Amino acid sequence: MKDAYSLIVSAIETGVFRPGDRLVESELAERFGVSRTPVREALQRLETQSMLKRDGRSLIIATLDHNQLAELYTVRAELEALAARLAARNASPEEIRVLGAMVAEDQAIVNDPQALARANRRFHHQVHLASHNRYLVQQLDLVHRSMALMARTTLAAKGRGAVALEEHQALVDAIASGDSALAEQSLRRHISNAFETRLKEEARQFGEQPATGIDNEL
Amino acid sequence: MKDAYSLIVSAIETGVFRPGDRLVESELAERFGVSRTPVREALQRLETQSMLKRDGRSLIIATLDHNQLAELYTVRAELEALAARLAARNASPEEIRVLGAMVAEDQAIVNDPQALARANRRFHHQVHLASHNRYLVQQLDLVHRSMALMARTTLAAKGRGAVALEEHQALVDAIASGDSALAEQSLRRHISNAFETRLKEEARQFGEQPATGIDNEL
DNA sequence: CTGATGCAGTTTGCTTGCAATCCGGCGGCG
DNA sequence: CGCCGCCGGATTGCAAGCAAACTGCATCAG
Repeated sequence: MKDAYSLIVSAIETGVFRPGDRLVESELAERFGVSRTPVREALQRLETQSMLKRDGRSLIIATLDHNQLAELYTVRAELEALAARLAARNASPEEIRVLGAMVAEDQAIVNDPQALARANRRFHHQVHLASHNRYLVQQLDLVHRSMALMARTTLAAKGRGAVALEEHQALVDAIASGDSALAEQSLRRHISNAFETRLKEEARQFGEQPATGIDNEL
Repeated sequence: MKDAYSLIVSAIETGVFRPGDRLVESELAERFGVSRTPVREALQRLETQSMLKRDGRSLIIATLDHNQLAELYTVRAELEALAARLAARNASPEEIRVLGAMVAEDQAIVNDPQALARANRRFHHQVHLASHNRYLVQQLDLVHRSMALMARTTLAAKGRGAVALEEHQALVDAIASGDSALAEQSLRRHISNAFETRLKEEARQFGEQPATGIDNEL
């Protein structure tokens, strides 16, 4: 049995709880078979990571409107760019080989968006680690946790998976060559494309979603 | 009476608890006149902000060694630079006037390092807000909280206060003129000087500190 | 004399129960 | 007819107590 924190996080990540939902301590406690205290602690931790936000006295799952999305991508681009630059300078040969291997392996699952999304998270995390800056790793963790609030992965978009892997490969090559400017440029382009894809997906689905309860209140 | 969280934070910030100290729930509970539950919650929140870290089963106040210091300043420089750039683009005239006023007022306390340190934090926070990016504000909050673990402020160094205010003024001017490149450059120089000052102070005091219990174990 | 083992004290993690607060509906009054 | 205030349920915040885990010490066996 895992702890309340991980249980709640994965419930959010798998979409059991959705942005805007209200989380009631006693409900969660019963659902997970623990008492309210560990649930409370988990909720407060999630609140400080701003996956939850207060609504009056109770907690709801944070929602991302268009502006927040843009702000989040801005911060993410900057931090990831820094990570790429540092990784190009600091990554050890072993780390570089691991990154290369990850890209190669991911070719096999290029048509499974769910698996690819997980692999994608692992890949980026590995890049973060290669920066050898633990604060950067921590901050990027936070950013990615907020990104988990976005329902769909952009990797489900037609053709995006293959392109994303090419971009990953380019990044690994840049890191391997120790060219920090190229690594940064490569990563910025990757993030930028991801954002663009997300905006397109968002636009494509405009109006066709049934009540999600979060952004169609009129 | 404030809540346990703020009480603990200010105890750390004022140096009542020092890096490396072990925090025992029951002690804190008694000291603050509350039960262990709110203390626990506060401690866990501080842990997720990495002001505390686990040492075995219990929590100690996080320490910053030289490497961590460098890593922290690296991340900070990047995020603050982004904030400066965005502030130059997005700050409203009112916000700019407030920033100018803050610098002007701070001239009066240039010789009171404690007050100046507080004013400095307020000033930077105001710059962050002027970026109009709430994720950036949040991330920079985190960075500054980790910086609170450093005992002394660099503003106590001889002459640093006055120079720092000049740098603040330069930043405000750049933001006011809407020149994002200049604002970024100006802020990077400011951070860089602060870091340099800190390293000098650190070097100056090498060997003269009695057992702090954290970095002189032999 | 050294190392292992068990015991006691300390501290954390969790449960349970209680008090305070907030939200919604309902009735009274203007 | 509408607005205000009150009451009941629901939910959070806090407190106290209990069980389990770890630490350090002492004792005993080899």
